[in-house]
Amino acid sequence: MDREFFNQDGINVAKQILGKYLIRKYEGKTIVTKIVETESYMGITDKGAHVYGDKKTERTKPLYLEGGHIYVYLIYGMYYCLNVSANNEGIPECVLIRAVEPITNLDEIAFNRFKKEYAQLTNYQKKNITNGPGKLCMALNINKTLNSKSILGDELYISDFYYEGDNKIYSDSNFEIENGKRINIDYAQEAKDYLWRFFIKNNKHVSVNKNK
DNA sequence: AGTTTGATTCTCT
DNA sequence: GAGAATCAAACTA
Repeated sequence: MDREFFNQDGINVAKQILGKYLIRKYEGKTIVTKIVETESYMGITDKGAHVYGDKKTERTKPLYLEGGHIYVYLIYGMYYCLNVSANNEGIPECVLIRAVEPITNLDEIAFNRFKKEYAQLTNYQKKNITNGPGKLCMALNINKTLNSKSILGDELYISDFYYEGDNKIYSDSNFEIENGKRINIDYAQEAKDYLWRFFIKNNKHVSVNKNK
């Protein structure tokens, strides 16, 4: 995906990165996953957003950058959440990536999550390996060192394709998008009912399978 | 300087 | 389905 793609508004970006590959490279390792669930946070008028009321603080600075910047924050003292800024500079919209599906290097993902090889995981662990915003950050070794960096770089990026050896494998868009209310923003008054969560219908790796 | 609060996950029950 | 874990940042003053 290019800069222009992320300069769209947050709802379009959230829908359009579904089915695309989220690719992480570090220490010579490469992990490919597919994005299956996202949420839009629509800037200073969105009561669910960190920047509601134009709250530009040290934490939220990356959101004010041009679309395509990484915003990583710590939640509940323990878990990281990954966002990508959307829209133009000064318009702090973003997309929270809530769940991905593992595609390659399952052993590395399994080790990051459970300190075991993939084949040794229980079915329960396999099912719950990347189906949540904190889980996928653990799985992909995502932390605050990536904060405010570009999602167009080579450490963490989103693409239409990946290489498996010499094979160039393209994402397919043969799926239906479901939407629903965003998760765990009960404090957001009327904004908690906005249908700004998007996910691939019937995908096994979506975090919450309801759409009310 | 002290208090409150989570865009969550895991472990029970 | 409920409760605990755990802390940076925001908020109160």
